[in-house]
Amino acid sequence: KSGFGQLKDAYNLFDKMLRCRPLFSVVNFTQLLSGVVRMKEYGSGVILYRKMCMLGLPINVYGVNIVMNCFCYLNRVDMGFAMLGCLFKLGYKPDEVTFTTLINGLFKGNRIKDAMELFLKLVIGKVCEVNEIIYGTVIDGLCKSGNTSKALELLRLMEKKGSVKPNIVMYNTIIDSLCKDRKVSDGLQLLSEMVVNGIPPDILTYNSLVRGLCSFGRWEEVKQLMMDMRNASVYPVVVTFNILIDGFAKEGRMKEAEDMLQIMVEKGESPNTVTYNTLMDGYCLRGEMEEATRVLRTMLASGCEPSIQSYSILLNGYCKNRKVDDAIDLFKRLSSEGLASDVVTFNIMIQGLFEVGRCADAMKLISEMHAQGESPSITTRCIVLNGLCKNGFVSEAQLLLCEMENKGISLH
RNA sequence: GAUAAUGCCGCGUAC
Repeated sequence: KSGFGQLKDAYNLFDKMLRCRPLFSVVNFTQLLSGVVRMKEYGSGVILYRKMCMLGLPINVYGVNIVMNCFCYLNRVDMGFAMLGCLFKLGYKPDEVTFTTLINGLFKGNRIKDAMELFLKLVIGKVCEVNEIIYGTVIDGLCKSGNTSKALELLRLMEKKGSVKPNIVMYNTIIDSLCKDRKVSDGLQLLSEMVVNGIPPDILTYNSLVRGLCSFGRWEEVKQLMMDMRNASVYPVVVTFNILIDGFAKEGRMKEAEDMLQIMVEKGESPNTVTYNTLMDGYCLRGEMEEATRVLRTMLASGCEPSIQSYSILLNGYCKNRKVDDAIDLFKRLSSEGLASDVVTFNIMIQGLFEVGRCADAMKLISEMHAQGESPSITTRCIVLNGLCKNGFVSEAQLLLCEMENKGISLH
């Protein structure tokens, strides 16, 4: 009904539902689909939808919208738009959810202009209701594509005219983006504005600002903000503590980071995977690998499931502290335990190998990465180019650079 | 009764 532990459970339920007579309703099948998507199994969502189509099961605009969303998260907005055809064939019209999903997909695919065009069409023509979620989606898309000032302009416009007024999500989105753009003071300014406009900040607002202040070492203001939170009866959650722990850890202040963990537990918040990852990274930065592995053991003992990021942090720690062989051991154990490395894991290992001059091994890992279906990122290319150059393979690096230029790959 | 917007951790170069 709500969530599945595993994909298998979802498919088992699907089979059971198929055998049941009378047949389950559209709503039940849509709920199943939604459950799969909630696990972030977007590819499986598409497959499930196709099965449902082939079996002639009932589908309505809810289901199609869900599948569109899957395509968007798979970075296939084009397929999302193709779903419009299916929608019409089924006799439905796209609604505001459909369009929000597509706008979101366009932004995620970095098609900012197309997203804005579609948005303007909705606003001008009476295609569908233009609600606050659509505005919120556009503001988020603008922010996350590096156009925070445009997002702010839109917010200002909404304050002045139009039926949709700025809400807390929009303020939070822009405040977060300002902080990430290193404009923390502008973020704080917007915070006072939202208060004036009668929109009290929530924990997400504070988290963004606390993170911004921490990352610039503005600890006095962090303290002040935490007191403001308390006075506003907004209480820190695990993410807040993780941000504070990370702030200390990045400055190498592990004693204070551990104290913060203690405080967090006393306040009744349980540490999660990110909490442990953050602590591990802090110790790795200080070269204290035995402390880092101690944290990993604590995490395992507490029943917290390490993520691939947990291991990447450790691998990075080993590599940066001249312990590549330990990294290789751990890396091998990962694949034998069936934990899939992602592109960052590979990047860390490739760089580690280049740095100790093991170029052939590094290149081998690149093939392995391809074999596992991971595409190299911009960072991968930089690491390889840099690695080749530093090891005297300048002409090879040039060759690679040419290839990239021919393929139209930019390093920015 | 089912679908859409906001917060935390890992990798590079240069500065």
